[in-house]
Amino acid sequence: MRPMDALSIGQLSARTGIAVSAIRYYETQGLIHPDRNAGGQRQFRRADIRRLSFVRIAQRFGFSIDQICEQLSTLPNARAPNKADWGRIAVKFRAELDARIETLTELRDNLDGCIGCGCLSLQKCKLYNPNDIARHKGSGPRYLMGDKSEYSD
Amino acid sequence: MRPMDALSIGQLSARTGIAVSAIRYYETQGLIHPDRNAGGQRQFRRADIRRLSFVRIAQRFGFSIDQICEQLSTLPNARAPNKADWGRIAVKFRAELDARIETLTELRDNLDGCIGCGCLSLQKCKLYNPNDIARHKGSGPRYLMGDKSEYSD
DNA sequence: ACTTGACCTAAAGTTAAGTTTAGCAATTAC
DNA sequence: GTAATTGCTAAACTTAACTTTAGGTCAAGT
Repeated sequence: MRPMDALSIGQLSARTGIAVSAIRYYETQGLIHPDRNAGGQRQFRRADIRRLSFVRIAQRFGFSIDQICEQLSTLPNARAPNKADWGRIAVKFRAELDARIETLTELRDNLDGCIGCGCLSLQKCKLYNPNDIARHKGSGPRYLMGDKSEYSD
Repeated sequence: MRPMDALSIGQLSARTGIAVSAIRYYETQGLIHPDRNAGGQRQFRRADIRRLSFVRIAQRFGFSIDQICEQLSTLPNARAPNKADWGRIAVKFRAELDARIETLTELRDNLDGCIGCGCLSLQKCKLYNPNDIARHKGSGPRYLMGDKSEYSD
């Protein structure tokens, strides 16, 4: 009695390679909103394959579920998202990525002059600045200071 | 009765900006190995300031405590690490970083041709390959596949 | 009709990296 | 010398992103 074009959770799992338990979890987090059939089982739509693929890719890039959820919430609910819808998301996505890459590169370059030289005197080093490379919250102020002396410690 | 040049945990915390509880935790993880005084209180050495600074910087770069521990284990225990010791670590460190930046950049470039075009057909897309951007374990095989059709989902 | 396999929910467990709490002991300050 | 501070340990709690378990229900094949 499954409408054509609908997928069970097992089928979706097989198509995406994402565990059934993870898919259920994603629903609790609001990443997907499957319908239910008469018996209460989840009915996914083909568009959900794309949605889940996006989730996994975004995770690889280091985004949290909350952040991904925010992005996905800009997709239309009524109709299946089209090329333009996904394109809009990709723009924001790319900007975030660019920023991350830049931060990382900057840090790496500083590294050469800081740890690289063996000084690690973080007071005068640019590395001391905790510019949040996706740090999780709940951890108070994480500032860094080195020692005053040049190499006595 | 504290030997000159020794630091209490509170002093180390003040110098590094790292919470006392975190410093104790780091000891349980083997990142630092303080001595104890007659009363059983921890006695740190000035070199530990540098050690902890390194830990925090490495964390900003996305390394786990275990990975950092591995790096630090190459430092000498007997004498205080010198410039050459830290320099050796910095070399490995930089290599890791370069690799990370490259992966990220590659992914970003693929993004333009994949999500950017709206297709997200991960089967033919290079983005599907989970080249581990520092994924944590304990999560089974995380592979990605998209749909067969071009844009029906 | 009946059995097997896929699904369901709720709750508990897992890992990383710490923080918080509780109940004491050692130091430091006055 | 005594009070206030700082430190100690052990154990429980926290968040993210899931997985595992327990105990039932639904659907599909024969």
